[in-house]
Amino acid sequence: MTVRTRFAPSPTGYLHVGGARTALLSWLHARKNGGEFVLRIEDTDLERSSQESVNAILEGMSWLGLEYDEGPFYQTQRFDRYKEVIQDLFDKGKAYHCYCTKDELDTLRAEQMARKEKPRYNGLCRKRKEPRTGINPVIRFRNPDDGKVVFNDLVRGEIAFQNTELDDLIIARSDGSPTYNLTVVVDDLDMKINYVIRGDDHINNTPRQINLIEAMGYEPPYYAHVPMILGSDGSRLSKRHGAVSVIQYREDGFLPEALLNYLVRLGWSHGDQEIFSTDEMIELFDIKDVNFSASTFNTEKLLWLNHHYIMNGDPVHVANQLKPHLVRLKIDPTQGPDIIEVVKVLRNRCKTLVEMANASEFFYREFENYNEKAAKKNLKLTSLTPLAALAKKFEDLESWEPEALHQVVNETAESLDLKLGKVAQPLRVAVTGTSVSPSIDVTLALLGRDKTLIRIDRAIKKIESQS
RNA sequence: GUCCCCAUCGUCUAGAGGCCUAGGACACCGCCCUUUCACGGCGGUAACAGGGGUUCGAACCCCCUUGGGGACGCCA
Repeated sequence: MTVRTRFAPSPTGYLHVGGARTALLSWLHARKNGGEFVLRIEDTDLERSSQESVNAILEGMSWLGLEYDEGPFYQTQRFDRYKEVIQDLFDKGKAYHCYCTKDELDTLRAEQMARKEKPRYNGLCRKRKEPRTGINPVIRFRNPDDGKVVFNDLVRGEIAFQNTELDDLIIARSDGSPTYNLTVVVDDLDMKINYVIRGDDHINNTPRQINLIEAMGYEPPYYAHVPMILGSDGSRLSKRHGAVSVIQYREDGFLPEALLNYLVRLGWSHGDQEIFSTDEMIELFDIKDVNFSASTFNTEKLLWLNHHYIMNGDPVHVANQLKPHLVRLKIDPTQGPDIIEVVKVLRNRCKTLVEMANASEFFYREFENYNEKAAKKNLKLTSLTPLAALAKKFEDLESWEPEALHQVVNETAESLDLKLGKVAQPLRVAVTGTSVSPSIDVTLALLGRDKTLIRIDRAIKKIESQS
């Protein structure tokens, strides 16, 4: 039978990294087994769902390359189907009207809590014969009273719940709209999802859903509950822990392959291997190898992976990913060297594309100010002689290549009897505005002769003006 | 509170009874390389939550304790 998995987010916000990881594992399981991956938007909560969120989720998935084979399906477009199932359950006596008011339920809950019991509906309306006037009833599923629900979770093994722990859950609200546990079950059945891979916060919903499925006369799918991602303080990862939106990581200069690699290694491993291409993930992944315990999100390691992919990725690809960040800084890439060449000289020293965009700025336009500390240390009277000497040699240097430039710097230091640092550093500050840059020879080679001479001149004038 | 789940360095993890003096990676700290910052190389600090069993032998199996997380909605 074809493996079919799904990702079923509710569009009440951005795609966050926890959701992205669940989606990734579900996607991997489908790809690994030559199956199909379905995207379903669970938008039955009209109040909180928005098209904006749907778009953000689609954008995030597309950026990560988690392409789906079917969907997106929208639950709001399937209300007729849910009503049909609810009616059927009702007709068969497996569901009933409940006229209890919210206030009554609140007091019931409060009483149960006070008695240190687990709050659950007491089934009062199971026996009710007559409707209560003035109240639109909800419909509740008649959960089995005894026995237990056992399922074999693909990552955790056997999990069992006593039916006495469960209560009669609401499957239709008083306005007739269906609720989560019903819609999931109906959709997974209709969409022939046979592997439900989701966060382990859903473990508690599983026995209820299995009971519903059985009441409808079907077999439950396989379940795999994957551990959640925690924030640095050990609680469920959320906004207060920092960036959690997938798109935010794109904005912050991360490569999608880095995020994907980070996410797959959270709770899953293959020996000591740290770096996985998408193809390797698909080849090596097995849902049974996913760990049981929750793991803590660690930005440092993500940064390391991002750096790895920036450093070792195809410079053309990295350059393409860098472009939007240049645009954001209003840098015009036609006003300087080829971006690909800039990537090649900067990739060792940038952990994010944002850093890289910032570091590349001086190639494309005149910097506004010198870094204060750098200028104070390197642009002083004693720097005048070496800078002037360099400018003179650069003017009629035949080859504007790293080797020749390197030689000029060395010779200048030698002839003036200065340490290399006394020559190279002032030069670096003069052309880049800072004391940090790639090797001075490749920097100059990329920058070009004209900009180099103009900037040395500018530095000399600055030194003269302050003395 | 009740139920469910979980438990190896600070973090991600390897480990499926003897291969463990517990391995790797991130981070951190040294040293080397170096005209800056990086990259790279070498080295270091650092963990089986506690207690009982089972066994010739336990990080690994069982039980209890403790700790953490999740669920308990006319949210999903």
